[in-house]
Amino acid sequence: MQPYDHSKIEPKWQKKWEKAQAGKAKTPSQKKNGGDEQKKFFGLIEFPFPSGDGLHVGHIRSNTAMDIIARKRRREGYNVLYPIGWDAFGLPTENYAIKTGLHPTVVTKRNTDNFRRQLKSLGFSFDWSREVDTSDPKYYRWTQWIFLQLLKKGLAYKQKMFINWCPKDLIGLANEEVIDGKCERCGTAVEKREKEQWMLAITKYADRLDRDLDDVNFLEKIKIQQRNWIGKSEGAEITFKITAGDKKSDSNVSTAESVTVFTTRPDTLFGVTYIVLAPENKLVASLLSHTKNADEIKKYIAEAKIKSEIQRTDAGAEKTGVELRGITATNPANGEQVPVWIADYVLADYGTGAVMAVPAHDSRDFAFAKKYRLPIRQVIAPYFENTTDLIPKKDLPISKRAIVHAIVKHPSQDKYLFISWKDHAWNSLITGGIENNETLAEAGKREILEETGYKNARFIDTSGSSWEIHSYFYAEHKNENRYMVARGAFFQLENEECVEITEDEKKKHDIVWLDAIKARDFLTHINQKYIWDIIQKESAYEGDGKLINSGKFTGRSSQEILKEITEFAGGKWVEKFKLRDWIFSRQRYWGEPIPVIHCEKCGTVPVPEKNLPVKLPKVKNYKPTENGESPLAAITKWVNVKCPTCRGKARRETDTMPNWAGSSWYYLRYADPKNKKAIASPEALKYWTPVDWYNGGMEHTTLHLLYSRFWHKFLFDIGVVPTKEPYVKRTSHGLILAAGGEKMSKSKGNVINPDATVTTVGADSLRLYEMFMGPFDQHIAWDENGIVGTRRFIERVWRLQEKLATATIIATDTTAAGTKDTLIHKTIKKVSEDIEEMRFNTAISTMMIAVNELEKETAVSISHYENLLKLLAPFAPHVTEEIWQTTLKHKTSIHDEAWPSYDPTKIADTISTIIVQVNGKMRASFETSATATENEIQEQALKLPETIKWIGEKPVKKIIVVKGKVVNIVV
RNA sequence: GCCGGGGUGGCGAAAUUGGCAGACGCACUUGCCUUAGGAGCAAGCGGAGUAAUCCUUGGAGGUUCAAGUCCUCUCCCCGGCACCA
Repeated sequence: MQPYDHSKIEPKWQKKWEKAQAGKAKTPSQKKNGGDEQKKFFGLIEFPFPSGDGLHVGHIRSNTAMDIIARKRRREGYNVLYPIGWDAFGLPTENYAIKTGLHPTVVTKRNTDNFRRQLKSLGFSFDWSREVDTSDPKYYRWTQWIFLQLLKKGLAYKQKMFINWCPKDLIGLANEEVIDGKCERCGTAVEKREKEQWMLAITKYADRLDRDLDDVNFLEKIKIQQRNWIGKSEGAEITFKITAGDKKSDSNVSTAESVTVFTTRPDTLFGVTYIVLAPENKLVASLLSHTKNADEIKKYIAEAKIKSEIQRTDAGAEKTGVELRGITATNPANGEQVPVWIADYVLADYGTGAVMAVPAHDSRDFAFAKKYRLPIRQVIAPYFENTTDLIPKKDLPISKRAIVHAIVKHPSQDKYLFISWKDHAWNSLITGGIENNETLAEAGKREILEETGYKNARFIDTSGSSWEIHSYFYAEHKNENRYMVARGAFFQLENEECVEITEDEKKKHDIVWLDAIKARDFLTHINQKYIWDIIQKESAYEGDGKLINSGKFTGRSSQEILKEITEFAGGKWVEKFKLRDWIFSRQRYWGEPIPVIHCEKCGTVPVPEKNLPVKLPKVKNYKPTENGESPLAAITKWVNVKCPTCRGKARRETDTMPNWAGSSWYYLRYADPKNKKAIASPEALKYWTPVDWYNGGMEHTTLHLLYSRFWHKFLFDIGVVPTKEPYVKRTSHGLILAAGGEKMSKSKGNVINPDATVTTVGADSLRLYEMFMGPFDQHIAWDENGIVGTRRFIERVWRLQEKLATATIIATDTTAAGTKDTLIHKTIKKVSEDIEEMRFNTAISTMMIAVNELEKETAVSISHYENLLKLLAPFAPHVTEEIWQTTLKHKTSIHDEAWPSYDPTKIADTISTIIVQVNGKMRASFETSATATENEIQEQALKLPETIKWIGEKPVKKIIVVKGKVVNIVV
């Protein structure tokens, strides 16, 4: 037998597979004449950006994962589409072109060639006949076409607005591309610049993008992150009429103006003490003439404009604002006149750009009101504050084992003690804490608590001295599903029962009985957060409760009257989203030209579809300009065109699309990549879409993944695609970090070059290692040493061939098969299941165990070995193929073999190992028939010498027998 | 602050969902084989202890015959969002 030599095996099979077009998906029509269409599987990975750095080991991780799934699906009889392409437009290529003077097309060609070579060296089963390239005019023709459709439907529009401007990259950024006020790519602080920009109205799809997440099989964390980003919230729009002081008569006159606010808490309407507008709110200009301090207001607005995005949005920064003196707003609920302010803590582009301020119940309003000494009026009372109607009755059987928690306040300092204890809690509390007039003595001395019968006492703060019981406590009934919370003082207890409280006492005591397990949350959240807050009276109460000081709504519950109070105030119930429209233009060269023409007479005219693509012209200088114009603007020959409508003088749009454009629909092109008449034929789209399984990075959740869902929905609406969602299932992989746990980056010099690894240990070992190194969805640091483990594993699989010694195979086959059948069938089951759950690491360890077991045999059954190879083939396609065809002399590829199935009867153990525990500790084990009854197991367990030893003289109280698993003897 | 995900040997990690904690792999130790070993084989490998035995899944408490797993509190790490009314 030859030693395992990956450098011969891998290129050999790669060539053969390429010749045979092994990964090529069958076109659906080929199968149609036979009757039913073959079931299909469309597996997708995020197509790479062909950077000059070459393939990253992270690409290999996600590509291998989907390669394994694709290979398994093929062998399960699916017609599989596992395509690859290039997300070729983008800044890095352009920057490289600027530096070197090479045309981006040349750079892209070179980089994609390198990527292609690298991907092929890893044996991925891509369908290479369907490569797409977003920078290819034949491709971006359709990107531009989609843009024109968006334009036609009014979803693409131009708007003058403040955009995020990166002064280093000289480019406008979408909100999604700004991280912590900095440019996503270069980390430079982003500035605001007013510019006319192309926008895409993704907000028109906000509701559907949110709602339809219900129908897709995305990882929950992906859904949550998208939902957070879309930021749907329901609330009320309420209009306040504006009244201005008459400058001549000093009396108030109503104006035609009014301000509409958005609030999720209309229940606090009676607590409004002022109104705040965003400085950018258009209403401010028209109100200015009514104000007495117009200059001051203008100054404030000017200052707010200058402030950077970071300063503006820093929640920790002190809030500032200016009152619009001379005008007031009328609260529609109670007719009250409240002052109107402008302040930059109110965002112009969320809700209505105006809020009603309720300082008692909103922490931001609270901070602002404190600073400017605006009134604070409480209108919500926590439920238990005024519930004297709920008091314990005499017959309530409070168990003496009730668990009691209490908050204890220091008499003079702002310090609190939290105690909890059980057993005689009520009695102890009264006698120990009150009747003896013990003030729980010195804080920090838990001995005292224990002496007086308090157990499990615990201090939150152990400094200070002389604590006393303040008031709040909570009791959990031991036997019944009842809980009690009390505030104010302690009520009297005799013989561990509640005694009715007198009317006088009622006023001192706020007690509520809760009949649900939620009482526990009540303690943890209300007791700790609320009580802490309220006792100190230093912040707003943002929870629910009963309304007070609220006219006819007083006494009602805050959650139940939201809509009622909205209606009462003449408001309407609406939905709002945090999502903003997508800033779609970039002032750079290397992107799709936006296909519109600006005519002096006709305005903005779309380029006729027959004239697509609008090709990128050749330029000498790709450099972006300081004035924020695209380098394309300098090419007068290209820019100056005739208007397609009136043939008059016109100019081309010189902005280009962001690189998210081409990637928003590339998966559709895979269905029919060469189509010249449409993005893809309806038949191809009907057969292949939606994508069945899409794996990618979490970092694309709010960018690429959301954008492409938006475009897909739009294409669905105009009848181009047959489904409303592009992806059935979305999973994500964890990043591969450098050895120290840092991100791999060229500047740090810690990038792993996969070429070197493929050369030294081979693609199969690298693939296996990347799948074995840890859970697929978790980030993991690269460990050079780890690869030797998977390399050794492959070598062990290789050496197992020796145990198939030709003459003995037949003779030993049946006997060998008998002993290892269970092992192999269990392995088949586990590996099959693990692949589906992307638990590749445990799938591999299962195969390792199988190999370890087979190595112990003197002769290995061929069928067992073949099954093992079949399971391993998707992970290590080269070595398994080599053994399969060369050693085992099969004429066809192992990758065309049916996926092995397991026999459930062979998995069932005939013998089970029973663990014997004494008092919950493992003391012995024995083997018995899997069908043994509980009595038999118990009998056998009690006979064991170890068991006898550990039971000793002690009487056996109880024996628990779990069939096939455990016996626990309680003594 | 809010929303996610984590915390288990020297390291990467397993744990059939409440039933032998540490599978599998790396590193390490000892031995065999070898001219040699960054090869292979055999044995060992959480901590303490000569041992019997005891301790051990970030920490504290609880439920249970039995807890890494369930409940409560708490600390730390990573990711996302963040003045969104």
